Amino acid sequence: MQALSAYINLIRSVDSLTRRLTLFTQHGLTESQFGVLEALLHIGPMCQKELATKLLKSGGNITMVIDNLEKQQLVERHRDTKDRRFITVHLTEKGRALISEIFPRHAAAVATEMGVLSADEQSQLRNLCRKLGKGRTVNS
Amino acid sequence: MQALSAYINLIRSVDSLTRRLTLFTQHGLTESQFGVLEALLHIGPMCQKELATKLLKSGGNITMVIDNLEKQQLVERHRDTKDRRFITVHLTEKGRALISEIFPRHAAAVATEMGVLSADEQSQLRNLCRKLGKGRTVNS
DNA sequence: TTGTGATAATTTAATATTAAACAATTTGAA
DNA sequence: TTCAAATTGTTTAATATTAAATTATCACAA
Repeated sequence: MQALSAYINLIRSVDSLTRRLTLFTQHGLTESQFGVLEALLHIGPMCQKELATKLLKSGGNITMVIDNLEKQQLVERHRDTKDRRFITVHLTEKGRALISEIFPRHAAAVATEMGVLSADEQSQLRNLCRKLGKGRTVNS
Repeated sequence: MQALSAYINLIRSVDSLTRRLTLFTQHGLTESQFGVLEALLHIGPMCQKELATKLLKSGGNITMVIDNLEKQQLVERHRDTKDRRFITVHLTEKGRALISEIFPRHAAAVATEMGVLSADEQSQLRNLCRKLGKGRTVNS
């Protein structure tokens, strides 16, 4: 079946890439921890709920990931003074230094991996994945 | 950066699809458990090492997944009599009945999801992902 | 003002996942 | 034959992940 074959290749390719793109593990970070640090670097301080939404993870999960980043002194929790339900997560100096150094090298590794495709092919892939990710709209 | 954009859309699309394709959860199966049952159905009984290789998981992980499938009486472990290091994992009647019923419906759901792409687009996607998964060959 | 419902974060229980250490078993070479 | 190396599966420790229950806080309507 054609659809199944395309699907399997899609899943496998992401598995393979993920297995090869593990620069952050050499710095003691997990994939989720890397994702949190990267979001904080590029978007700025944010509350845990927002992190969960951006990273497509559950709230309980984010609590644990932040716990572990806090243990390594890479982020800090700041209770919001206006609305005490919110906790804003900040990068520490150490955290900023680390992710600032790692991210560009990670991006370069991604570019290298994607380099087996031409610019045109990369653009095709992006558009196909975009369509696929969006899924069937309610009215269609 | 183009490569990064294509990469992000690739990862996100798989995340989205995975989040939507959760038929097996309604039957008390996790994704890994579903993967094991499907491999046993379509390839036949096999040892744990082989399952780990096929599913791209660690050996320790397979031990636990099989443990949980065994608790539900969906698979059985048979110690190989010739080489006692091997344990062959079999589907039980119950396991075979379950995966035989679920898999076709799962495949149909995959086909529906992939259906936002034309046959041509699906074929393109498969080829792009294949190239990407293979990665840069040693001599090139 | 009070209390009811909504929201943010945490905890809990279960499973997943890996790497590393370990046990059992086999194989092959000295 | 015997012992060292290789292989299979298990265990352990750490982190991840979710769903569901819980806690703390806030907003707003009566």
